[in-house]
Amino acid sequence: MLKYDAIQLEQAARCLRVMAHPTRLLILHLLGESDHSVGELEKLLNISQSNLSQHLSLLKDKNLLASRRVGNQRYYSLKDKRLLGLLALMQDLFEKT
Amino acid sequence: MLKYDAIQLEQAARCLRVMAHPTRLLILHLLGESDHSVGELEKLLNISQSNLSQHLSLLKDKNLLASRRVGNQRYYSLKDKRLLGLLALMQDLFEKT
DNA sequence: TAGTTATATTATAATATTATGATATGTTGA
DNA sequence: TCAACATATCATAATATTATAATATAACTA
Repeated sequence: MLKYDAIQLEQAARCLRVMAHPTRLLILHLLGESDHSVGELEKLLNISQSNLSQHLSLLKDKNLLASRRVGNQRYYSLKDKRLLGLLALMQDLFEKT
Repeated sequence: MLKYDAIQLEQAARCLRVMAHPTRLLILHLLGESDHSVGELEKLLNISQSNLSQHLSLLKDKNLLASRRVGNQRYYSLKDKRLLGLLALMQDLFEKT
């Protein structure tokens, strides 16, 4: 009856929910510029290591981030650069909301 | 120190959080096709009137929707059609997440 | 191997979001 | 004015999200 698929809507909603946090948005923006290790992000964001790690794993779970180990550290990056288009459009749309 | 503005990030996050619900995403998609009254949406979505009204007012609060009264009914519409671009990009990005 | 650094996980209290049911408001038409 | 309809608001219980503190894991270095 309806041409929209409930499963897809829920999937999209879950992804959005994960993006819908100021810290996580900032993480995405920062990783849009260049990859960063957890420690680097910790300094840039000024939040606790534990909290950062949780934010990162939420983003990773939704496949928005990739990560690679480099020695002692773990570097995160955007999984799909098209996300930058989404972020830009959002900034545009939501700036004076 | 950081080139991103915390206020703007929070604003964007709040808007996203409001979009980040399957019912509200569907409302946005439906209103992207044509304006609808609350009653029409209620039938399309098959949720309670009260719940629908709350979803609508969340979207309206974030300025994503406009509404007009027509006699007995209230019609809702997308405030800014550029939102459709956002929805399309999201579908694209999040489909197999 | 022991100590140190980097990151992840777990438990939890505080807070926010959701859907429901009940009630209120506003509009139309008799 | 009254009844019926359309929509909004309110209170609330259930659930989800958040940040913190404590602990665990994993990789390097001496």
